[in-house]
Amino acid sequence: MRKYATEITANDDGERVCVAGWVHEKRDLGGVFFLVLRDRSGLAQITLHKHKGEGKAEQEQEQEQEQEQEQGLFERVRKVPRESVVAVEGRVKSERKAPNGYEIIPERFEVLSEASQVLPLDTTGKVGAELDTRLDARFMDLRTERTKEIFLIRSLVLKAVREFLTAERGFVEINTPKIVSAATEGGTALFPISYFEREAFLNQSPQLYKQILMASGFDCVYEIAPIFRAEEHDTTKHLNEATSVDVEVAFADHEVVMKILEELVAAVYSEVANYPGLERLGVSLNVPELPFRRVTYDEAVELLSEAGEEIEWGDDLGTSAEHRLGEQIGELYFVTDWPCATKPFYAQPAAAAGEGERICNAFDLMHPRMELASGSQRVHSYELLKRKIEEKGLSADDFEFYLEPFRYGMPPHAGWGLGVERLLMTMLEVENIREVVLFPRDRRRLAP
RNA sequence: GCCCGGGUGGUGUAGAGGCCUAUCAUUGAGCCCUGUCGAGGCUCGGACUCGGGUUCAAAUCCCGACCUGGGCGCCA
Repeated sequence: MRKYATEITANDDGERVCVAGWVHEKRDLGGVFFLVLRDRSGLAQITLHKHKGEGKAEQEQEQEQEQEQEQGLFERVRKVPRESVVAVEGRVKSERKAPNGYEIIPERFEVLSEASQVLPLDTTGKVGAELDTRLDARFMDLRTERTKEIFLIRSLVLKAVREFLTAERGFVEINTPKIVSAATEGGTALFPISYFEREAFLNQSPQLYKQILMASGFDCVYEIAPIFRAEEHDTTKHLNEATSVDVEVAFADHEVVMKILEELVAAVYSEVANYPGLERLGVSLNVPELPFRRVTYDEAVELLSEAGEEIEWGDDLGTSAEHRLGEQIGELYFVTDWPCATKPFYAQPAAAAGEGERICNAFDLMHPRMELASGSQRVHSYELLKRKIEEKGLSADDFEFYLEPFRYGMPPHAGWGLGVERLLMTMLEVENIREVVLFPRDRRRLAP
């Protein structure tokens, strides 16, 4: 029965165990040889002793044979290339000098898959490698402790999101199409694809579909799925394929969904903060306090002006403005009450404004380093929505499939989209977004 | 898309006209060593992205291509 390295302890002294994994390191001291085996859980030391074969004449035949076998084992273990996959069966020996307080004295040693040499990168962390080299050999990069932990935490984050939304809040998890017809929210560039005799596109966000589902009576829906952007941006915080947590809630306004968002983020933070592997990344995580600070767009413009960064009212906040604000605020915060012009057609204009449609009920969730999420209360009036689509220079005809549900009973609703990679990278203090995606897709990279 | 950097053994680097049949570490092959945990010691192998040009002489300077790091724009 195979056991994981960390399942075995010094208390298992004398037990017969089987472990399997990769040859992490070898240390040859001549008479004694250590093989460090790595599996999903951690490391286990396999120890072999070389017997000085000065076969005494009196020694029994059997004993000599046994020794010969052991010598063969010693040589086979000594010769196995690093990062080969091996299975080891042997006896546990309690040993204070060994890393986990125990070592395994092998009786059977099987090479399941021999690794070629020289390795494309070092898995022990002695010699670093550039991100590009690591991504080219991602399979091996994932064997390093740091990279492995990042993706275990990514899995933990997704689990925490699902638990929060499904178990605690009763959300319905949905799946919407990633292959779509031309009509989208506009703005970003799309990837065209060939769809039989027609042209189609990869979806930039589930926005329109999750809104359509507001007409279903499901009330609260969410989707965790890839989004595609054909922008030729080439930065440490952009990808052409990213993962978004998208939420939409019926009978709710922007205030309601902002509360859900901040509570979700805090829940994810506390889940990750309790994860033991976090220490191995050298990150200490502070769970943010609720509620997050709210800064109106007007206040943000003023704060920026005080900091010497002049922003024209109505402009979006650029990268340097984002950084400047982040420095001043220093924690997670919302920017609210955005000018309508900076937001998509589906953002609900603020009702009480009395100045036409100047401000909308939209918000961005900001980390001091970058934007994490954006959302709004949505327009649910068919007439207004149609008008706003046209005002953005888009054709209402292209949006027929989207507009129809608004004519047959559409509740007021609100929602947001949260970038999973950005949440992760800011939480884990990772510099490059590519580090938190197994196989990132960017301007240049299409493989692996 | 714009603006700056950079491409040297498998990996990470030093070298900035001649000192370079190119430094160091790690890895690989081999040898010595009975308690390592970044083991240690010795021997050996392995590289200047490609194509043009300047020069007596180019890893080093110039041009182009390709690849790549960062900042900004756009965006989540």
